[in-house]
Amino acid sequence: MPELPEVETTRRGIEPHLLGHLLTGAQVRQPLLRWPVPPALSLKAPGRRVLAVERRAKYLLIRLDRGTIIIHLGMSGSLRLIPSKTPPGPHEHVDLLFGARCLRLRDPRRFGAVLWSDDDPLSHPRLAGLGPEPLGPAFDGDYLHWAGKSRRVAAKALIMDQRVVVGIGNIYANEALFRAGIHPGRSSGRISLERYARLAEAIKKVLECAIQQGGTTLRDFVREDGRPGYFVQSLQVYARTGLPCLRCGGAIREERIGQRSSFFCPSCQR
DNA sequence: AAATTCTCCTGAAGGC
DNA sequence: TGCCTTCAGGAGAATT
Repeated sequence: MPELPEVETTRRGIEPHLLGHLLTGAQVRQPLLRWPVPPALSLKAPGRRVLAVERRAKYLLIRLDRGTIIIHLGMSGSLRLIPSKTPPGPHEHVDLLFGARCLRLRDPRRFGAVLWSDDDPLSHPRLAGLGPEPLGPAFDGDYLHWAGKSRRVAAKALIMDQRVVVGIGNIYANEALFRAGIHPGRSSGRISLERYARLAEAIKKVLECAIQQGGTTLRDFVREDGRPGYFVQSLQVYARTGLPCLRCGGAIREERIGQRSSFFCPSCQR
């Protein structure tokens, strides 16, 4: 599932191919994604040039000389760069054409989105109100401690709340909590500043490491050239139910916490 | 007000 | 073998 590392991997993959290029067309075969693809995409994007390819949270921002295309990969989305004449396969809903080259969105479960912003994309309703970037300077143990104090939500739910900090989904939440030695179900208000500092560091580490490996491919995610991400080999708890903890050898446990599958070592994580 | 539940969708996995 | 049911998951909306 695309989380921050997968989106950043995609951004880095497509940026050099799009920067400065003219968007020659936008074809929408299936507009019913998480939200309907706005007509503005097809009406306003063609004829514009790409000024920048950025990421905010799990959103990709393709900034044009007028307007910005906003793309979210949902949980099964991926973007490929292919020749424009390539016939579309199943679930390939949207094409952004750049002459002979095409940026194609495939999203079997259609939880993704393609949006349009006329002016500042960061003010778009979907992006306004997002928390700080976990790899940015505003995110540290002090901040997390502040955000979690006097709250009773599970630590895992706290760091997956995009209003608290962005980009962390189920996989990396599990991994970061393991690395920090914090039980995913622990109440947010009952974690010391010191442990929050460890957690913030663990989050940064695990995200940076995953970006270096090109993200995590479980099922659908591929990079712009079709290669998978290799961080799956570095997962220490996610989907390792019953397998030995890499730290103490005990069995990894799986429980549902906050409506999500959670994986943890009951002796290493408190 | 905060926390939980529901919702969208499809492919995979499990049951019989 | 194959059909039917169940479930995961990002994140906004609805509900408690």
